Amino acid sequence: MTNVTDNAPKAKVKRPRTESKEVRRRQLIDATIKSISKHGISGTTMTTVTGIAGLSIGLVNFHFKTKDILFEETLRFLAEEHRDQWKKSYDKADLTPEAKLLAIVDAHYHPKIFNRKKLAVWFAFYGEATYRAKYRDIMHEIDPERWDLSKELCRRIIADGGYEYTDAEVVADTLESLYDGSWLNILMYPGEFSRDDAKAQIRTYLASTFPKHFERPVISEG
Amino acid sequence: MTNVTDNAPKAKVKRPRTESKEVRRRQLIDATIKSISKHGISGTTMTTVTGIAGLSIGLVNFHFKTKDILFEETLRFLAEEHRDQWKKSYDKADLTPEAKLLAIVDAHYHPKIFNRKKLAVWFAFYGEATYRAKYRDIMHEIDPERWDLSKELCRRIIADGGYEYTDAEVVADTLESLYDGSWLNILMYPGEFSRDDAKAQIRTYLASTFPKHFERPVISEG
Amino acid sequence: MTNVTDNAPKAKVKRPRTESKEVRRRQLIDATIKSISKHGISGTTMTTVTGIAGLSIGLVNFHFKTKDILFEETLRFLAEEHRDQWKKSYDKADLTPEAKLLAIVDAHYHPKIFNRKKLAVWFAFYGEATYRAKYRDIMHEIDPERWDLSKELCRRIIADGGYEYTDAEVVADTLESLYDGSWLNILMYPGEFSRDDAKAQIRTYLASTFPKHFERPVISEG
Amino acid sequence: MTNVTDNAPKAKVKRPRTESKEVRRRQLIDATIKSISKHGISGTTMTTVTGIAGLSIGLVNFHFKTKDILFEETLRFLAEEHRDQWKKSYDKADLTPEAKLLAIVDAHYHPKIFNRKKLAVWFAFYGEATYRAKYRDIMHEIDPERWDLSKELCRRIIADGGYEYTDAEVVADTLESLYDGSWLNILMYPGEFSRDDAKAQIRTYLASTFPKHFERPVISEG
DNA sequence: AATGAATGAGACTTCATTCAT
DNA sequence: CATGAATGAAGTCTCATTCAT
Repeated sequence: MTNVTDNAPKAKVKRPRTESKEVRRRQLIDATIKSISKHGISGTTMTTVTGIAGLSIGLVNFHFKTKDILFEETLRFLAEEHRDQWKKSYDKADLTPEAKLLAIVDAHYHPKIFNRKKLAVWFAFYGEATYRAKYRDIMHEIDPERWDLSKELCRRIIADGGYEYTDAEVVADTLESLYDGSWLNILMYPGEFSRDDAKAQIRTYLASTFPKHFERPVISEG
Repeated sequence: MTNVTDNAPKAKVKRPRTESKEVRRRQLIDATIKSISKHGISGTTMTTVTGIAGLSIGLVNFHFKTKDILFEETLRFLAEEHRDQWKKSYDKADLTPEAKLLAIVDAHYHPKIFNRKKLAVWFAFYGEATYRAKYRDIMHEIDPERWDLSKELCRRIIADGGYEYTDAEVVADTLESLYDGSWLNILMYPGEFSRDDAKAQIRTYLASTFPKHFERPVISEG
Repeated sequence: MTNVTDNAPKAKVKRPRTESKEVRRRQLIDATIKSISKHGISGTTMTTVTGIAGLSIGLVNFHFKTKDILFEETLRFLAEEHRDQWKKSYDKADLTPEAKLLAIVDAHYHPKIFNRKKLAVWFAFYGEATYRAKYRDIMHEIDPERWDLSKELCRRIIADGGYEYTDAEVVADTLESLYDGSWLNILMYPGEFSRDDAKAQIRTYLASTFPKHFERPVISEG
Repeated sequence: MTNVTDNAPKAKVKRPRTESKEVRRRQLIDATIKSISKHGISGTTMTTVTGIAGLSIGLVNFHFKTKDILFEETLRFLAEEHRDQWKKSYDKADLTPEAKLLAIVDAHYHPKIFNRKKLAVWFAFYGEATYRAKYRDIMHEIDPERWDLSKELCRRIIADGGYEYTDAEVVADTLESLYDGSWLNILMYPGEFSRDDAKAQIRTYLASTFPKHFERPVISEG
């Protein structure tokens, strides 16, 4: 009789267990994001992470072999989330290059990507010399195309609008700088600089660069 | 005659000692910058710093009470260096607002300020949640005026050029974003993005925003 | 039958763990007592304590958050042990006030309480300015009644014996002084002053103060 | 001329310098007493001592070779001060043994000896295992006779009064215990137990032990 | 005599990782 | 799968002592 009872759960449990593997990993990555955003990388320990996740310390070693791997997987998660976001926006956008470009731009400011908690994590990794190489590797692996795609879209817009003195590469690079710079400003001066300010900033830049394709936004009085 | 000066022993003995105190502090701050740029904040220990400085561990606690204070003083040093740089450029510049603005812009890319070693330190502090508040405090204390000054210069350029649809605050904010974003790109992609690329980026932006005041730079083939 | 009991695994597994936690704490407190009695408070380090306990250094911080807390818990342990001792003696004693008082007196000289190792710890805490306040707090918390009880017993003995010129408070205070003073003498002059000398001292004092209630002890030739 | 000026002070200074040697030593010992009474032995560092004395760290190494020697000399100073005190009182007292004994007793409670600052230092040394041996050595060297003298005086009082059941050694030992015990109570419970309480305690003890020689003190209502 | 910057051993504490249960 | 006690390396900081001035 005991055998019957013992076997029943095992059979049942098997699926949930494998499923829970992903759930647990995700739970720990979420906790890592929360911890890094709150305590920084230096202040994030296995204890802060497992404390937030409500799990035991031993478990993190089971799902991620080491702390370094946990951090790496966290970075990878964010990178994948970002890529999924811009790809989805890109696919849904109209077929014009300007619509496609704007889809990529706006994906950077989607609330799922662009919130203080996650920005804090991105910049934590940027700031740590040891993680910068890892960051580049992961980006290269997960999202090698976004930058090239932006450049290509700019090229087509330039051709279409006859902006003869405008260099597609410079515009694409400037957009990248603006993403990161505005992210940083949001992170550093939360009350003073908002998501909408950032979006207006980019649109204003696009309007003055490609006046035939983008409209100058109306600046609300701060 | 030199003997006469040498015979004032008090002045001689006293100077070297106080001087050496400042020399030591500076030596330790330099070592801290080197260490953070190489190992990150997490990887920077009293041992890495004193190792680089060629001094004993105990000395840090003698000149700076704690590691936190050493870090704070390092940040303060960089902030002061930056402020001194743009102020000097600003004073030397022509009187036109566009010359003054360009002086401020270019100070951000001066080799003394804008090199991988120091950028690494700036972003290390940006990245650590615990230091962000400290960063704001120090900036507020040391360099409270630069941003406002930029805004004011933009305002005068706008008035002068009749750029009626252009908002001075947006331009000033965009410049800030571009500084930080281009800094980050230099830091992350050293071979691919150079100081000159960054300066061209900013100049291109200014030229398309204030076409009557700034010239579009000639982009060299990368 | 034992098997039946053994088959309740939860009870078995759970107990040992929590139990082991208490066992470890006690083990570390014992080692602290040994270390303080041998090396003093200044000479007691996490290394001496864990060395004596045969445990790793990190474990102290696991069971007691800091060294200060370890010391505080050690003091608390001694205070509780002393209280338990005199309460047990007091309860077992005859109902007469003189028997009760003698029970309290003798509890001070019980081998479990009154041995060089533990005396050394008491005096270590007395001697450190930083611990004196902590000592008072702990005593107030754990053993607030002994002194008052002694005073009350003296009062009843005085009333019973008609010792009209004798002040209960002075006697109780004198007893306290004699406990501590004799403790100190034992500690300082181990070969010359023994537990029996101390007990004889107190009994002689009681006999000359309350001659109708206490007998003068026979002094053996030292 | 410079020679004259230079030589004048030297000749003059010579005496003051040797004198100042003792002054400096005393200054440092006083500072040590203050520091130990305030911070305990663990909390007393060369810095706290020289800070209180208003002297430089290097100086303590000049006058006392090491910290241990400074502490030893501090203990020796207190022991000598105590001896000088009771000897002076003893010499000035009447010739009767009871007057002589009371002189020794009261010397223990002289304000110069018996104040919280100095008590704290005595007990600091009692408490530290490492200093107990040193304490015994110093006492043996400086003050070997007080205890024997007390015993002899008790013997003469006993003979004189015919206190046939009273043992001189027990009384002398009890007095020692009472000194130390009352000292400790003053140290631990400053507001509740005073110098006068301690003196009354001892006199009450002497009155009940030697009723023909000592008068019972009048206890004031606390 | 006197100063105080410099040294470095050693203290406390933290924390990633392991492993018995 | 999961727990959490245990380990010990490594970090920060303190402080007695030295020594050039």
